[in-house]
Amino acid sequence: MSSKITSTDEIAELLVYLGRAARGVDTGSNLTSAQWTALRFFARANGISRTPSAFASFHATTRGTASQTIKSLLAKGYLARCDAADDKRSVRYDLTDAGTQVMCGDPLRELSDAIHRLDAGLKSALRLALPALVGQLADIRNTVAFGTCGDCRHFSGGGATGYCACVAAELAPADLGRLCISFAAIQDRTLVLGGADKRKTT
Amino acid sequence: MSSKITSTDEIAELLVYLGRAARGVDTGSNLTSAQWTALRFFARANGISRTPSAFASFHATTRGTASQTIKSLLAKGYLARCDAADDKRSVRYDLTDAGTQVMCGDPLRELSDAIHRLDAGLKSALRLALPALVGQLADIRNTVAFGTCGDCRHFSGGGATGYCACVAAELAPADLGRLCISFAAIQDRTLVLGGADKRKTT
DNA sequence: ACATGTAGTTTCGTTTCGATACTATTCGTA
DNA sequence: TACGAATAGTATCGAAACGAAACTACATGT
Repeated sequence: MSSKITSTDEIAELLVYLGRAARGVDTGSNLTSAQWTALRFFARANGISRTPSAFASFHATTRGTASQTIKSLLAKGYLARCDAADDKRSVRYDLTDAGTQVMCGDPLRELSDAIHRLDAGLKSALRLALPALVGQLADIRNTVAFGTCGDCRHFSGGGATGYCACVAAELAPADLGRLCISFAAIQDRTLVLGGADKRKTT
Repeated sequence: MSSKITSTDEIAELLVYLGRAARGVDTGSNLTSAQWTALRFFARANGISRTPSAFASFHATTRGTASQTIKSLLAKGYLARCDAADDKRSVRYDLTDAGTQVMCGDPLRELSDAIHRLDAGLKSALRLALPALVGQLADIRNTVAFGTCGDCRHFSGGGATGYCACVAAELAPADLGRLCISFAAIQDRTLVLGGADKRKTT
């Protein structure tokens, strides 16, 4: 066999490395890595996605584990149960005020700062490449992907608001950046930068 | 406070999501996620970096935990102890033939495949942006970064081989893609599309 | 030469996690 | 309509991962 290390493999490794390094250091809030991920998810997911099952799918774990993590956040008073669906099996969890408060200390802030310091071209390239990658991975695995409404195939409209073909409703500006469980990736994106239009054909 | 979700935050979340999703499913090899990360590290790190301490630093964990993970891989016969340094405290671990063999079933292959399917422009953008991001993050935290010799500030030379100012030696072509604990990131990279990757020369 | 620092390992208690089983509700279909 | 299958949520249990601390051996530096 060949032990050749390709450029593709290097990228994959860097992604794993960054994902792990991004956990950062919790300064005082006393939340574990899994709890931060859950709190972040419920802070950023839209209404129909703030359920234990959706979080389990997002976090690539089982519903049982997801339920446990949520329970611990309930006990800390950062999440609140909020039954408000037609499906009586389903439960929705929302952030409490305390939960919103504690999100200010999100250790992921360090990674955000690092991204912020990047050259603008690199940053917008990431903004295109990562959602596309999520879509490709979901495609290979035949699973659902996660992404924000603004990146979704169901979305149309260019201004501050837009239309979601999935929920069949106009989206508020705030929802454009929210995670949705019904997300469908746009597969054929190419890198197009600002003015200079260097488009890859093929 | 503001709960505004910026584009930067979205990128950070996608990185965490991909890092977690990349673990994939282990098909038969019976290695845990931590064990795969360790085996991958020792497969891809250069000679001076294949130590427990270097792996602990890479994996953002303690030396104790790293030692445990390595021990489990020793027991499975995938790593071999290989004392061959001037520093008698230091220990080097190399992959055995069985270890090299089992790497063929690396669950990270799925993510590599997904990257491979990306538009070429997006892919080369990732190839530039991710090392730069690793450098920025290490800079913010005042810690050492990890990267491959080909991306390193100590590296010079353009052809198939090159010179490493850190080890003060010529590098074999195979080493260009290897992880090094003495890695120093190039901070001021910008995105240049078109031909081959362009390197900023200070 | 002696204090200080580093590399590696072990032990211990806590936390995380996946597998499994269980209840309640919804869906599909005959 | 009735009933089996699927789905949402939860609880329990054992295995693994993890961090903290303590310890040995070696290196460094003043």
